[in-house]
Amino acid sequence: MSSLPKSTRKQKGAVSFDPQLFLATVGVARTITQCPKDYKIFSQGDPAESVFYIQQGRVKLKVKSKQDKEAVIAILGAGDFLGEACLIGQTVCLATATAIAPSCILRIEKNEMLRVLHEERTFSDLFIPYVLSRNVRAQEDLVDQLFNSSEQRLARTLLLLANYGKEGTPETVVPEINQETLAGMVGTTRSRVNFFMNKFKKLGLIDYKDGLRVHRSLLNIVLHD
Amino acid sequence: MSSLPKSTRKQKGAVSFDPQLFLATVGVARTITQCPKDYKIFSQGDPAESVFYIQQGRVKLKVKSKQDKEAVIAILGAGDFLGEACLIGQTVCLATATAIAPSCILRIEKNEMLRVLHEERTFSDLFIPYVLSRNVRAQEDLVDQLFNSSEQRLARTLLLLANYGKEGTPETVVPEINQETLAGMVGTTRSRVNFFMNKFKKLGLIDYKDGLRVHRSLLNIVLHD
DNA sequence: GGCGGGATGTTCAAATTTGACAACCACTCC
DNA sequence: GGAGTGGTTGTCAAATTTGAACATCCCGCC
Repeated sequence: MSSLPKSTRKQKGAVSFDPQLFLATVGVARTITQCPKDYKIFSQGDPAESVFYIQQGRVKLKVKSKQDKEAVIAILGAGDFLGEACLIGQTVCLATATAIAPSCILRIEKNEMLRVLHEERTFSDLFIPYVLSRNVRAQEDLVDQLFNSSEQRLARTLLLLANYGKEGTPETVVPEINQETLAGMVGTTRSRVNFFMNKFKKLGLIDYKDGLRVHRSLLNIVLHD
Repeated sequence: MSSLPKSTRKQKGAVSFDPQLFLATVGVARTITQCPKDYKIFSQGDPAESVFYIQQGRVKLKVKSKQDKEAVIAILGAGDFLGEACLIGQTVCLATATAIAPSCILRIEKNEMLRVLHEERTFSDLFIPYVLSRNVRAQEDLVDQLFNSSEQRLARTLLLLANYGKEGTPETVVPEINQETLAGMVGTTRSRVNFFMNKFKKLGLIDYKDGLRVHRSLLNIVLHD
């Protein structure tokens, strides 16, 4: 029930608009930033004054705890918003947003965003479903965390990273990523990730023929009752 | 950073409208249900065709896993919506909603809700911040789960159940609840809950003078670095 | 070649979960 | 009253997972 294989974090189809056309159709004042991999969009603790929109690329949302533990709470892509919480009075950023691929990010001032949401129905009609879909994603993530083992979550994460089951031919290549980061995404320790990666390799569920590749049989781990 | 003491699940102040007045001000067709404790509003797996609004009372959102593990993913109260996911094409309910106190629940048909969101700006202007605040809550819950120990989460849950720090005199009475349910809310096992409850009792952080009462010193557990 | 420095493999004690079972209570039925 | 029943709480051992080391490998660079 939880974490179905197709209900990826990207929620294919849940939001039905073309992200690329989205902002172009309405009069929204925005600043465009073309940024490289590893560019930091905002940091946890920064004053929160703008909403960001990913027109192109991929962004990692990371949270650091008081004890300096780190967790990656989301990987967002084209069509996603960042930092919407400032719209409801959140004054500091709760996470750090870093581009993990060359990206094109639009920045929209909080007040401009509020104005457009209020005035442009075409905009709010698209924004509401978007935010609702983020909600569903978040709930799925929580349920995933509560119910599934770290082994299952790792398998799911690898499949998601490989865009497995996206439209077109299913990808199998996982973008370069280290075990430390994987552990942060899965919500477990690096040594556990290491253990399972070796296990998956032995079982032939993943291999390293030029880069990390996952096999569809990894789904069996995710789905394991 | 995560799970600050004041940032309760109720997000005091994040949504700035009077829930009671909210729906009365706009022309929304709705069905009103006055229901007792333990009334089931919808069940996981049911077709999702309506949005619900809690005008009065308290509702528990519970998810059951394939292995029949259960988790309480939210306790919602007056002013909260339920089942909004149907608005973005979710066709089945992902959770079970049960009143845990006598409640007054409004039901709004999916299409009516979509119509009103589209046509009534006063409505969507209030709904957007609401959904955003739910998002923040969900993110906090995930981070709480990732970073905090089950002991801290139990302490936090007890304080939340007691409405600790709500406007007016801080309550200290926890509504009747068994350890099993607590375990589901905290995301741990009943035996762990049992262990910590006994520990808290020994430490004088809680007591059982007519019903379960929490002391403000429980906060020290939550805040413990 | 040799020297960092990051990433990966490995280990182990401590903490946590899992899955029992026994004790206890409240309530009912005989 | 007393036996039976169902639900809750106290307790425990085994299995799993975490946290925190340490050893090793790999690769670019001087």
